[in-house]
Amino acid sequence: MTVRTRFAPSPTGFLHIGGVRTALFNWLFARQSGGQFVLRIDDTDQQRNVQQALRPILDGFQWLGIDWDEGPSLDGGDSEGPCGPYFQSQRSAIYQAAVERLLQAGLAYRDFAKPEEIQEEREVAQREQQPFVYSRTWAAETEEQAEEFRAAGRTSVVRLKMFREGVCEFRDAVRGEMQFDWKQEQDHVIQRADGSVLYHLASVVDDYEFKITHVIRAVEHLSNTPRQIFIARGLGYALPEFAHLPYVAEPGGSAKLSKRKLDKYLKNREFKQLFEHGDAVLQRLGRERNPETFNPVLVDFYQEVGYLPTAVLNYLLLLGWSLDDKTEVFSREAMIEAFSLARVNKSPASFDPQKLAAFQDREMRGVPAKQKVALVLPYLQEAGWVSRPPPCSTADLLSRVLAAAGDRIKVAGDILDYPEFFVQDDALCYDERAVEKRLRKPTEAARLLSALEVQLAGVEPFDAPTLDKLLHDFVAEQEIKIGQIIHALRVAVTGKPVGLGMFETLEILGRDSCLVRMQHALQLL
RNA sequence: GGCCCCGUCGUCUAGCGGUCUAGGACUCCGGCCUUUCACGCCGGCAACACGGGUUCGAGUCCCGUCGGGGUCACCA
Repeated sequence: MTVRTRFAPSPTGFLHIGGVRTALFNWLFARQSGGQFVLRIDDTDQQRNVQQALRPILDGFQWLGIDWDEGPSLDGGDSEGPCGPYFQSQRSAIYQAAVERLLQAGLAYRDFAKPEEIQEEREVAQREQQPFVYSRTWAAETEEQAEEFRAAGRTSVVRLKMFREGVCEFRDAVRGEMQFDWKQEQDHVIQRADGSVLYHLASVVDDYEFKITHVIRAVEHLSNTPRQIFIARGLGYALPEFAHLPYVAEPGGSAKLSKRKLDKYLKNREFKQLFEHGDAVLQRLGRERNPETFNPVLVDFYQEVGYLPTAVLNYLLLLGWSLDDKTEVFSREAMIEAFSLARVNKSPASFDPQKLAAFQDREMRGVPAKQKVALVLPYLQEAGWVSRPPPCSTADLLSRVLAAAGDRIKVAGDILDYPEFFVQDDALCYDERAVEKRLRKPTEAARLLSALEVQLAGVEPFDAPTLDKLLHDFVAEQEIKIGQIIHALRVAVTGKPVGLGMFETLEILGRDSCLVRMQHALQLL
């Protein structure tokens, strides 16, 4: 039997980081055993814009390299695969048949209660501190009864006729043997009066129809499992294996990570740093921040500011799973090879922005120079610092800047921290505080800069080693400390107090730019 | 509140009765390197929630307490 797993996003427009982790585990498990990973769209409750709401989710998966064998097409349109359609909204006939069978088997009944009647019973139970058990007062046992209710103007939903004694036992690949009392289960509604069907029914039917062998999902579904087993058994289905993953917890806390609590997380120092780093990239781009999606709880965030998908994946992999006591770097292939459900943790893991950053750092260091150029280019273009298509000089300039930058570029968008290499000399911005501190305040700065300028004009070749030597000779000659000239020089040619290595910077800018900029800086004084 | 789950450094984790005076990683704190920044290098702080058992021996097994969380829809 070939392994088949699934991820069933509901088209909300958001791809939650916890959801990605669930999808990742499903994907890994399928890939590892040469099975299939299916994407099914849970849109039983959605009405409009499914395609549009699906787009960011599919985009996210594509960006991360989590590919699906069956499911909607890349643009969120019609589904592809032998078990389709993969949109639940298009599968009503199949669900209807399942509901009929449950009804016929006496495992479900038509209930003609009004919502407020149910509500009342529920409140009574609550007041008496008892679990709510529906009286089945309005349950139609026969067609005659149903007619009576209908004649009285009532409409019906279909409810499961749950067992009221005994236990439901099943094995969970992460948690071991599970037991739930049937009597805790309510007579869940599986079909509404309008004929639309509810999640649990659809989910169980589809898992069967899609031949899903392993249901790997968030632990929130653990307590839903008995009712799903009830449905599956009632329909004569063989049960899939279950694996309930712990949820991803909020930074520094133990509650479930939620995209709606951004304001709260922003009070966490590390999380705030993560957010502001991304925000800085956006500001440099001049791009409007979409408050709905620009949120580190959603993958859009990482894609937008230039994280590496492999870093995000590797970090997520280790959130609730580990191979051993030391291995933590996994390539895509290595994670597929190493993953196992048995080593998934039972307890929730909290989202740690700093650890994510560490993975991103490490991953970024491993990116080959050429690829890094490609990573960074779109940001420069969007900022308007490089034209489209890029002039042929760009690749060379970029690889030199990138080489000099080393690991200062943490995410692709960080390239925007170095406008000095991309703007025209006369368009360079000077940091006012830096000018004050390094040029105006030290009385000798202007004199030293002028003297150095003369030497720079004549030095050959204009490259980092030569400039390094020149500057050190200059320092000896002037009997100053190197700090007295180098900071002033940096501000003069880059406009900023911090930057890449001084000599590499000079070399990349080239003699002409350096001299023009020094001139300009001297005029500021 | 009912039911269920979880509980090792701040965080992610290793640990499946003795090799644990508890290991690794991130963070943090010192120091080195250094023209800034970012790296790098060296060193350091830091945990078995608590209480009872079982056992020659418990982080590891059992029970209880406490703590945290999930779930209780005509949402998914």
